[in-house]
Amino acid sequence: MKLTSDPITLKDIAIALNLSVATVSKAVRDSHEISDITKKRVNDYAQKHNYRPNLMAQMLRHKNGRSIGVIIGAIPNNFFSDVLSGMESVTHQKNYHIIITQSLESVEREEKNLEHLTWRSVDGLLVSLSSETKSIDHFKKVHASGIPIVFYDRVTDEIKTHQVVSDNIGGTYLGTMHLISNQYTRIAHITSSKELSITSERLEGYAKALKEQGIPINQDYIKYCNHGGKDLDEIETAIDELLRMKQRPDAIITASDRITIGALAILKKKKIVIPGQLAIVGYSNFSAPEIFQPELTTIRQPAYEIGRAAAELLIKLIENKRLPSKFEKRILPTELMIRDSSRAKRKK
Amino acid sequence: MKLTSDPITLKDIAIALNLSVATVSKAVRDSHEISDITKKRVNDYAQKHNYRPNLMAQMLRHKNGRSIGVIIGAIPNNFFSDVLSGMESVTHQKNYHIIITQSLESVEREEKNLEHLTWRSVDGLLVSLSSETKSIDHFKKVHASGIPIVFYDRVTDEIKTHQVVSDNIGGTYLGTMHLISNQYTRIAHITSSKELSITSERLEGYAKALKEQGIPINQDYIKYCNHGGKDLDEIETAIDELLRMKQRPDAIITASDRITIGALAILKKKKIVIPGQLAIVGYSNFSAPEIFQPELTTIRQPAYEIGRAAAELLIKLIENKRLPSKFEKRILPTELMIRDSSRAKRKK
DNA sequence: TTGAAAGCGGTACCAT
DNA sequence: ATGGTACCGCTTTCAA
Repeated sequence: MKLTSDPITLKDIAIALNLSVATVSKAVRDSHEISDITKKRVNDYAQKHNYRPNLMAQMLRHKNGRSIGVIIGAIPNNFFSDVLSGMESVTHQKNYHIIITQSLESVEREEKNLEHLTWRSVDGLLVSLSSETKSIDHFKKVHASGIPIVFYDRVTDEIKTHQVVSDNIGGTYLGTMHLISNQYTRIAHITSSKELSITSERLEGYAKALKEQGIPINQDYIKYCNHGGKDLDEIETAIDELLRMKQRPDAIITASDRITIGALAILKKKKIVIPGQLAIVGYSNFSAPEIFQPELTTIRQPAYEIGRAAAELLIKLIENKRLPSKFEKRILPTELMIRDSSRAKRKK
Repeated sequence: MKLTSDPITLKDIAIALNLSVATVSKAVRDSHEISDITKKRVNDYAQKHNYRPNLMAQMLRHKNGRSIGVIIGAIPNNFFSDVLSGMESVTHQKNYHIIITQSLESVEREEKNLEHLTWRSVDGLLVSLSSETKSIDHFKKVHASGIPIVFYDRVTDEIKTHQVVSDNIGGTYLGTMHLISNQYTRIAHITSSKELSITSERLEGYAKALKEQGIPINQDYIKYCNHGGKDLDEIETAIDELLRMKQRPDAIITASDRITIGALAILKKKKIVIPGQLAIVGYSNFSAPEIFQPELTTIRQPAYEIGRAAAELLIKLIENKRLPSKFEKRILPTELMIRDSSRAKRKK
């Protein structure tokens, strides 16, 4: 009897039962070429001694580590943490695990993370591009080397693969239409960096609504945060510029959790009355936006479901050796939740 | 020249350079027993062909996978996501990676996660107990088998190892004292499940302040959420009971992000005026509590630093074969941020 | 200074 | 139905 509780191996079982390692290996995996009686002996013994196949040995053989690399902006961000939670729920169930890395909106970290993840020989990658990312050559290289990737949230068309996004066009369209129907006409948009897919999509929804309602688009009403609002200054500058305009906007649509919360804090500091002086509609995944001051009208993305869908598609890609004939772009619906911060301007 | 970009191995290098695998292995690791000239040849070749040692093979040999298992309550929780972010920052830098599992406050999941993580043969564990956890035998077993553990946030003394916590006693003490000095005397406390270390510590700070000020402790003012406020009902029940008392409390201290936010939402729904009818001081790690309605007085935990400290201690434990002579209980300071929700009762 | 060989824990092919 | 053996990629004696 051993004192240390070192994990037991196939060899241990083989010796104990006077069998060969090969036989034991097959028995534990319930191979048809092993007699029931032997299987039972082996499995009973394995059970009793708590045998667990050594993952690393298995990985070394098959090159499948059942692990998935994730690149996200930042963990402490309502949207991303919900996405992660969704991913975790499917990987957990399918016996994969996720290795999480944060880009913190920097290309440099994104590249380092990518390198780290490939070194870990992940079986696949779930990627949301950082706001700084312009060229995606580093991803192209990895993808070309045979590692499947699914892009979510901030995606790119330059690599042919699955994508999972929320209906950014629709979300912003609805938000803009809602503001217009509440008599707001000078609607500004504070958004992330120009390069991101989400930025142009959200812009598209915004432009579409304005155009439909015959409101001209004022480029000065559109403000980009090139670092996604990583620091408040970026947002504050945008707001200052908007407030200084002669034709000051009467409403703002903010394009991410961070920007939304940052903008609210800044406007509060500046004692701007919402929605009296300025209405707000913001993308946000905060769990209880009704406790904000004022109650916030939000565009909510199905973050958890995005995480789930992305993970499911990736695992499918990993487990089917044959490439799918067609790649999906899955668009999940956004939801406009109307609250006080965009209340109708004039009582009828 | 190969077409596929399969990773290159030691053997490939050995063949190309007409050396033995053993020599190449030593050369890439800069062993003293290899001549400089050979080292240069090998490393140049390795460099050029982008050689990366196969992690799984290394793991199989050493039993050190440079991976750390984390058990947390839930990723989408401000406190935990900040903790994770801190952990990630140190593991990233030390070339470890974290495997994250969520207990979702269930013992059952906690046990499954633990099993999963040991199967992944993590080198160590960072654990915060679930609110349901009463017995910690499953952790004892794993710890006894030689896997180092560092507990953070919700800790236990039943296993002798490092602990990292915030100053829960001090935080609640300060919060309570603050309320008392603002003329509140009937102070309630809505907290997590009885078994948790954080619960008893927070209670201790609360009791200490009351006692110091000569205010008797009313057990009916203390409400436990056995599932940590996982669903709002739990919190709503607690609040209902408090509001129904003849001697209704005039202030509440809420003991976690979830409970705090839940309580605010419920009180808002019930149209209870804060702090007029009820003052609130809440544990919270939300980034901008000043945009809550009303501005919330918070007790803020150094979540990021807790994550960092826990990860650092664990890695030390992993890398030093010898057990430390003494285990640390590191207590990080909490911070009381006074805002409107606990404004002084009577103007002087 | 270099290399042959054993082994980490499994898997899979081919005999028996 | 069972077992011998080679091998996955790397490390580590031990000889040469």
